Amino acid sequence: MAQPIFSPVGFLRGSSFILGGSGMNIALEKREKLQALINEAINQAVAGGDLSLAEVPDFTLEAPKDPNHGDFATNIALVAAKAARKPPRDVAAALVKYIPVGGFIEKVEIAGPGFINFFLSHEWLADILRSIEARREDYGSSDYGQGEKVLLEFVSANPVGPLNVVNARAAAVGDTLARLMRACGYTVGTEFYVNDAGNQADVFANSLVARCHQQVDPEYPFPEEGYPGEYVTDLAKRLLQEKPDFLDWPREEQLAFCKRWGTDQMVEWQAADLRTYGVEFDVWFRERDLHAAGELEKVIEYFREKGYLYEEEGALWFRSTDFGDDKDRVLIKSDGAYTYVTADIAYHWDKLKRGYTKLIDILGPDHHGYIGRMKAAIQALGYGADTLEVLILQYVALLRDGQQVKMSKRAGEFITMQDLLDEVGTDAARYFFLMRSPESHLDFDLNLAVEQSSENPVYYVQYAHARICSILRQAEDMGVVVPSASEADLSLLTSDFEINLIKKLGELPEEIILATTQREPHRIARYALDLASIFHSFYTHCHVLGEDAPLRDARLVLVKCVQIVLKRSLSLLGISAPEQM
RNA sequence: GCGCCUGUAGCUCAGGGGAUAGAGCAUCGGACUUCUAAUCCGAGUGCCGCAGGUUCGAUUCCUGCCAGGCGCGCCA
Repeated sequence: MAQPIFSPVGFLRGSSFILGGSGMNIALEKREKLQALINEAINQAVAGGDLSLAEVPDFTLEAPKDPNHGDFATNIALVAAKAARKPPRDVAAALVKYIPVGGFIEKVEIAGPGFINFFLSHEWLADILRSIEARREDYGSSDYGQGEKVLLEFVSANPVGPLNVVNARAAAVGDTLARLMRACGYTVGTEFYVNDAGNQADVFANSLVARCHQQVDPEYPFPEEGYPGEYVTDLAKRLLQEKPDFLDWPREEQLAFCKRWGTDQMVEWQAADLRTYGVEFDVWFRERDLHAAGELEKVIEYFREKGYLYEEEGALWFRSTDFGDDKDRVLIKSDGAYTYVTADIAYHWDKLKRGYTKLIDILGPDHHGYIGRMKAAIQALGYGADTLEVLILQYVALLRDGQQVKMSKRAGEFITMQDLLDEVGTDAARYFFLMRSPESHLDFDLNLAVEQSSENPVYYVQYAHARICSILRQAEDMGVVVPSASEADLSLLTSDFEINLIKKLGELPEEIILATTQREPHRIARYALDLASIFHSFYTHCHVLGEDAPLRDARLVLVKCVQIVLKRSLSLLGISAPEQM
């Protein structure tokens, strides 16, 4: 008979990192132990002749939705039934026979079609609280990423105007993803790529020059495709104050100055807006620096050596179809100018040369055609296609009074990121952008976001935190000290309200890893909401202060842990955790 | 035509190869001499877009179709 092949379970395949020390990560640690017990049971069942199994199929071991189904459940018997030529429940019985009850396992059950449900002893709940107390604001962090160097590029709006609401969504998602990845032990760089060398920058410079002239000559022609926004005129006025003789300059100098100075002003403006939004970039990368350093030429040179280029109709083409793109791309136009693709290739090459092993670009929905060409370029540069990962966000529709807010650039009806923040505030804006999965279209209800009531999820979560702070303040006033987890008798926490709360606290580490690896920051928003909900329920039904000292102390420990975890969750989302509301 | 995203309760959305499909809002009814009622408790709601396929099992995976949104430049 073939030896059973042990198969680790679930998304954390072979994840021995979890056991990096005692109290590191309780829920995951318990699961690993259970997994080992199951594997051992399979071994013994096979050896004892209770089970005939050539190979162990992949199975799951997870916390069931329904608490009646225990703390963990596995489907091993269902998936192995066919190979074992036995009904699932019989397979389960053969395995359960070899699973020792005792220690942290209180009870093992066979249920439903053949699930094996594990009920853990109360001690493991206490372990969760002890773990939170030990790790404090670091609870939930891991070394899952093992120092892998990741570069996250997001927003990267053109430096020709204010940021819009999709930029705001990208900023929230990118920033939170960066926080999550850091929590998972990745080395993360965040970058905003500034397109300050392309056509749009020229058009912008033209617009700015025209507005300057219009200050003294209202008849001065404004470029047809120019940027009509009021901010360009404001900028022109400021420019004339700084450079009173500007209008006398040769036109070439005016344009060159406006392109540089004007885009610099826009970058500063965008950066300031993002800062109030809680988003700071490690690097603002200038496209013009690539041009100045001759990096685009180096791309051309390298591709030419490799034979990836050809000329047609006066333009220089990159044969990107050799690397899976759906059409070839022009790198140098027939007028001799580089396309944006060339600069983007140079930029991504630069990232790679800086030692990043994973490049993640978060882009708007209008850029999905970009994926194929950049993956082609990455491969042409000698890296694997998977080195680059592109996240495409979907559109944001703003709703006011149930109606979609119409936006038109031409008509000047345009809600900027800053307008949005002025209206709803940073916390609400970030939460609303982070509560949906990134690839979903998002309806942003402006009325709801400003509402300071129970209907607004962000206040709901923050209120839970504020309530805890209030309890702790009053405890302090009463001279009651929150004991350490080892001092309190945690076995007194026996109600469903308390147990549900502790179990939820135990889920954070796994949620962080899932949110990170799946690139789904909205999982944390949901987690925070769930935790707050369970806490509010606990709060209503279980008093803390005023109970007998032993129970009061145990609950103080619990409440303190909830505070830590709520604050951590909010902080990952970039949302404040107020102590009073 | 090709590509991307979406289709789950009246609305906005989670979830997801398995054990009765979830939450908030809206609707209705309860709970403040007690740590903040921005809270809690209770009540109803579903051909999980349609049709095939894979599977012991599909709302989940695959294919096709339908519907909505968006993209397919020598613009960025």
